[in-house]
Amino acid sequence: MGQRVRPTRVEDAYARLKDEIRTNRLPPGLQVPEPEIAMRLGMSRTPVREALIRLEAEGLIALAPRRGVRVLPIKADDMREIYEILTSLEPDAAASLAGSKPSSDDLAPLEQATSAMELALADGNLDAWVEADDRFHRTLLELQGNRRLQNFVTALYDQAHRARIVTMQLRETPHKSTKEHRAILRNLQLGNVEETRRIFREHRQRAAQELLGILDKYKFGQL
Amino acid sequence: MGQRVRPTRVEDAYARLKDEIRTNRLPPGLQVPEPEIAMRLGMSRTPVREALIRLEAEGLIALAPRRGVRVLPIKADDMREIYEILTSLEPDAAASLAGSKPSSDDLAPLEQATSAMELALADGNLDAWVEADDRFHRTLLELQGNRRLQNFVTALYDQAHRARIVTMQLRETPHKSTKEHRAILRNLQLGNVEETRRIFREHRQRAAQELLGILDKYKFGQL
DNA sequence: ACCGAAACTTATGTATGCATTAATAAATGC
DNA sequence: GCATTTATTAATGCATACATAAGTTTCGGT
Repeated sequence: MGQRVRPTRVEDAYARLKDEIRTNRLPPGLQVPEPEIAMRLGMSRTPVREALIRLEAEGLIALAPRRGVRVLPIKADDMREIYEILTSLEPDAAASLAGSKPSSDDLAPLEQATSAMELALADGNLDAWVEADDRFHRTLLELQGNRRLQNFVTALYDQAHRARIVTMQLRETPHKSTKEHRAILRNLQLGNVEETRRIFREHRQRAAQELLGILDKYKFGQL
Repeated sequence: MGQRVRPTRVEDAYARLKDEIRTNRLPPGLQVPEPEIAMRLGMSRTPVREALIRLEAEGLIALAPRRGVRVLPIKADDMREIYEILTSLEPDAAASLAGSKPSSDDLAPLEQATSAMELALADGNLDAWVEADDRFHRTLLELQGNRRLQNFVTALYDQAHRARIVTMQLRETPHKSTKEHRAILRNLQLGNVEETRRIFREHRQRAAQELLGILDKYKFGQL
């Protein structure tokens, strides 16, 4: 089955850099020359470059000629853009999934993710909560089936991830979000198209407002 | 102003290849090894490779290890995905633009594109019509302002472009589409948010049905 | 003729080299 | 001491080289 091919250096570089960026280990705004990255990853510039091009296409870095790779800062405006798109896409995706009358088995991974969110919330484990939340959204897209949609929205999640980490500690515990997830799941099970769309839309709008509120309040204007 | 920098070979390769793909001069399904492309473009493999990575990220080609670059075939399912997303995104984008109460000056380029469509239709010039239609949609996104949205939707247009060219000759003259554009423009001018969204959604849904109908009918299953 | 194995060819992944040119540091004039 | 100009350093864009491994052909055995 899985064409088990030896992972290439490009893939390795890509995965490692992406992870380091997502988790803010490579902090927003940082500028590093290619050779330094190559050295750090223990490979030549060639595969690093190819990985960087991919990361640029995904909106995680900017390749600034002569001044190296710049890890993109987290700007409120960017988050506005991202959430505007998510508010457009996700509710429709969820509605379309609801319309396809998914079985309980199909929805099982969503059920799991939702339970994990509730559990994490009860435990006060914010990291676990974020992970489960992320998983819920990604799984939903997988189930919906539109690959392009999935890839794009996933890229947006990745872009927003860093901001979410930073703001997570500054916001109130996400009771409401968790309940909304449960409500979305319930409506998916019932195949309730319009209600699913409505709740999801609300969910996203609220999330956006909350995130942006914090970014503005704490002046994360450019970091 | 425009930091007129000498265009790099990567950019050149990217632009040329993209154009050749968009216009079906590099036909869907074609497989070419990298060295051949490099030779044809008169440069080494390095810049070609970087361009290819970008094109892959945009969903125009697939890099199949050992068997070269494959120009992606035009599949009905892909078009379904693309139009599903466009149906989600564009109406909201248009609505958002309407809500921003754009001035007549702002909308001038849309007015031009619409007129060009009407003119092209009267002249029976389908190529010009497609060009103007494309311009309308791209301009609308520019005016709306969300860069990520713009880039993504633009990539989708590019992916769909080839199928549109092929099917253009097989469909009836696009009177209805042209009128819808005029109607959208009118509602944008009036700042009528909901009506703009509604018409645009209808516009996209109809366009999708038409395209898919032709693809199915003429069995463009995989080409 | 047909199947399989060995030899050969070619594409890819990656490293390395190098000219160009931007960024930075040093040096000069005011 | 400050603003320029010149020298130095270093990053990038690209070409080239090469080992590896996938395809392809040739060849031999049946």
